[in-house]
Amino acid sequence: MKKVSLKDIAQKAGVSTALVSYVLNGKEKETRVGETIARRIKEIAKELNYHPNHLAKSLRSGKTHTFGLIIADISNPFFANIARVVEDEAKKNGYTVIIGSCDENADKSWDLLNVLVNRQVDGFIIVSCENSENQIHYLKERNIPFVLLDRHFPDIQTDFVATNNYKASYDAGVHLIRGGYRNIGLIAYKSDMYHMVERIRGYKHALADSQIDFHANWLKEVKFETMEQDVKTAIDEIMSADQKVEALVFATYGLAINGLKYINELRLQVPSDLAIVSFGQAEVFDLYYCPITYMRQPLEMLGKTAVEFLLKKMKNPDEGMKQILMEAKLIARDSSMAKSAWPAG
Amino acid sequence: MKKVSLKDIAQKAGVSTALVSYVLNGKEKETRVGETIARRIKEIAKELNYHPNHLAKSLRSGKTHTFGLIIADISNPFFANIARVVEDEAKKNGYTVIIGSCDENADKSWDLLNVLVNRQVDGFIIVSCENSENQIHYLKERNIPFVLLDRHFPDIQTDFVATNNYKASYDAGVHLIRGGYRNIGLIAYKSDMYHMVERIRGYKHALADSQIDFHANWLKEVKFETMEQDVKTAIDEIMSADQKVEALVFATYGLAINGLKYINELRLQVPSDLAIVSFGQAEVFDLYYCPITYMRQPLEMLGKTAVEFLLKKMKNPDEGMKQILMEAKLIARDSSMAKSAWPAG
DNA sequence: GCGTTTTTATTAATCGATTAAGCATTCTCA
DNA sequence: TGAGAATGCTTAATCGATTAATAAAAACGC
Repeated sequence: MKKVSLKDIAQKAGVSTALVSYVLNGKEKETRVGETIARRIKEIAKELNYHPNHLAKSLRSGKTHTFGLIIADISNPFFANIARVVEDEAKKNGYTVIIGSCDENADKSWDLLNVLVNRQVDGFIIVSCENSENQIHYLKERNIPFVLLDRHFPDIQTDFVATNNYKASYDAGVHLIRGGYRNIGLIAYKSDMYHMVERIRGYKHALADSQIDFHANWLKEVKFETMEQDVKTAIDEIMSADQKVEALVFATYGLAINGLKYINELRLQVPSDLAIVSFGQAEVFDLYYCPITYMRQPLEMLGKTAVEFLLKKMKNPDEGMKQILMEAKLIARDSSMAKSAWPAG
Repeated sequence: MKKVSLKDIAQKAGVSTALVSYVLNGKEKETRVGETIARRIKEIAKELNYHPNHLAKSLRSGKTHTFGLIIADISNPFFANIARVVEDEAKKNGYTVIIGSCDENADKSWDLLNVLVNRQVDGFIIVSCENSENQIHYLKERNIPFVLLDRHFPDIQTDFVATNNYKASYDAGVHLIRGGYRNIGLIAYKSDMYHMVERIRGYKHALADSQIDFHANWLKEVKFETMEQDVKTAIDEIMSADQKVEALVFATYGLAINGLKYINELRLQVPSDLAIVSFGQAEVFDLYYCPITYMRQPLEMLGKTAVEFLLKKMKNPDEGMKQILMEAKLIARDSSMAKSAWPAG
């Protein structure tokens, strides 16, 4: 009933634990273990259903073959899916992932980081939240390998894997403009995070490049914590402004969900009353009565590459920084249909 | 840069590691450590930013303060949310959770179980998949504490926390019948799992209790692996049968998503062409043009109770089995609107 | 002052596995 | 035949923390 250890096998075979360890680790050749006894040891191991104690292994080797994945918001299906990709990819490489969500809260993120560091994880993949720069510096100081995913800090030299948010947002804007929309709004988070800044910048540039004057009240920045109410207010304002908006970009999945709910409440028709393009991705976008155009981020590639970078970093910490920006792809659906294609009515 | 251990502190303080251990574990009183040196040790610990090595602690104590959560399908938001609840609740109790998804595959589930057992997790919360009874027996034999969540095996004596699926399904049926629907279909998984069997049983009883003759082609059992295609076929058949169906119950979230997509393709109007009630819960149900009626399971309570049971089990393995069935609540929306309330047209 | 507590701190075994170093044998070949 | 090589296995230190057993020093009693 109690656990079987090397010692138990050694005892039963009448040899030292060293021999058992050598054999079970496939080092019989290098360490010249007798063939007969090697076979016997393997037999006994199987017979006793031996499984090595990873704690002991890890303590000795300093490697846990585990890494931490700290995610800004696991209730966002985009991140949930990324988590899945990361987990699968890690498993393929013999690693276990411990996932934690900090819910966009830097303090929670600190706690998670500490718990995981104390559990001796070998490295981190992190989707950073606002005001968590200190945590990145901490990891750098302690020489703990990590890769930033989806969000990064331009002022800190780190490995990262992210989307080209400027480009994605620019493309979203251009797409709507080409569809004949000119008064275009953007609902984003109020945040200093670079990815959000870039999404706003891309949107503005798209307008500017088409000689559309940007109106300050087309851009609404809402707080994550009070998103539900703020989004309603934002839409109210945006729809009643002097330069009433005819198309709207949601900068994240969460904003889109809340926005679409309210748009339904208001009985606004998409796209005739309001065209929509959103970031994020989820089944909701397919199932909405008017399927939602969205920027598809290369989820699979993002996750896989992050794991790849991390594994490389752990193997060779002194190699140069690996940084990559991937392109998002606009998936055009009815919610942003060109005005010219609108059904009569 | 390298990690700070008890020994480092001991050296700096000029004492043995034992003293340091006592002090940092708050056992200064019982072990009568001198006040002066105790204070000094704490100072040095803080100064060196000491954090204990949990591997070493665990190896010694045999407790990792970690448990495994094996989930049948993490891409199902119902389970994703449960995972979140479990994680939060565990954290409150000082436990870390390692989550794994087996994607309804018993082999994968075995792998996960083994990985986690070898990592010496203290216990398991498991959403079982089909044909994984042997795994449950294995845990029982090895005396590893566990609690089954959401799904259980009536033939195996275990702790479990689940929903009363019979009742939920019965209620769904009755709700539709009261709304004036009589030809009612059910799309479920082809599975021997008890929760699915119960959902089918409840549905049939609801019909029977209202003197509605059950037609075999109202019930479609599809395979998880080929769900997308199977659901389409099922809906085609169900809508063209002799006794064409006018209302449909989806036994899971995944089935609902696929079903609704196809219903959109077919341009069927909900609820006039087809009324809907679904299990599972997600934002999609709110955002659908005709909000979907669903059975709300007590997600929060399920997760919390599972953790509670597990902690109790770990503390006191010999206490009796804890088993609980919780009630789901029908959330009525437009998708199952009573026929009498249909807008004219 | 000498034996007895009380107080305070140390020693060393332990958890389970790894691995460098060392000790016997047996083998090889000049 | 005997020095050196090859073979086969054991010893013991190590990872970092815990803790029972024990020792040393100080305080106390008479």
